[in-house]
Amino acid sequence: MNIGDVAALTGLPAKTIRYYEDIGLITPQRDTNGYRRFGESEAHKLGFIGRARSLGFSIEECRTLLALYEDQNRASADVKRIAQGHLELVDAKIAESKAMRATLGHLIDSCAGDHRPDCPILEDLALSAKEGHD
Amino acid sequence: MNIGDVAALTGLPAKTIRYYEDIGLITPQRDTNGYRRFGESEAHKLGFIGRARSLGFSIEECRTLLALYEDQNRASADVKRIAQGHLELVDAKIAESKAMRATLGHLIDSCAGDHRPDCPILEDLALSAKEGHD
DNA sequence: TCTTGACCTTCCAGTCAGGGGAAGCCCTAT
DNA sequence: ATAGGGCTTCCCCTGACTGGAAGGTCAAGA
Repeated sequence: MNIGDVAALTGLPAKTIRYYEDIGLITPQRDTNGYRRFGESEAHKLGFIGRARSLGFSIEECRTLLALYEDQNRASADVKRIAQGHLELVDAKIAESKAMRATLGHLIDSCAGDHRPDCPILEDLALSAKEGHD
Repeated sequence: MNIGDVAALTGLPAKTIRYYEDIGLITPQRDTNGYRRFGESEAHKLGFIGRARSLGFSIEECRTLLALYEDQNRASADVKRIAQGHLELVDAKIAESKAMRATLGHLIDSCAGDHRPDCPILEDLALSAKEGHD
């Protein structure tokens, strides 16, 4: 398989796959013409990485997860710990986003959105940090 | 006010303030010794930017919001449109994060987290995309 | 056989929003 | 006079790619 085939197979852009080779996540063979040659195993790894990335794991977490995946002597506790650490991060981000969303929602509701210049959104940004919202 | 004072006042790191000058968000005066000199107006702008950033607005959105803030002939509709666009983005991110969170939560729950190698998390990453989760 | 076009290669630069740190000036207190 | 802290510019680093240029390779069609 050439890079285009494995890109189509995994849904990852060819550029991304080259990048993953660059940083040592994968090490595809090379044909005599210099083209990367991907076998089952490399394609499988790329799928693994793609799915881990889509769950929000960082590249370094993906690297660790991949190593654990290939380590027959792993302890599932190690995998679980990584996943839990990531989960906490996701939860923190959700909480932060929700707080922003709430403030934004209130501000938007309070803004007339017409041709006049008066705007509670700008007023809040301008002199905030005194009275609490909500 | 020197940069350190306005940094303490606004809570923004001095590096960030210099960066904001670099990209033209603010244009502080200079003392004869080359130090940046911040007046009321610049400090106020920095507070504005800091609060807008904390609501997740991008730098470019901050630039536009700041311009609207200083335009006495603005229409609040313009402000509202920007805020609504940003709100949609935040909502999309929350939705995506929640989906990741749900999958992660299920996977973590199903993993024993002990010394044995068997791990549903790795199994899912390895051969996912066939059976639906949940 | 030649050419066209799709595919592949490397390398360089840019994204976003700053952060780290070096080298060197300035100001104040002791 | 000297020590320290603050200020300046400058350049590189981050994560995870993405875009584009310049050029090699391959299969199909005229």
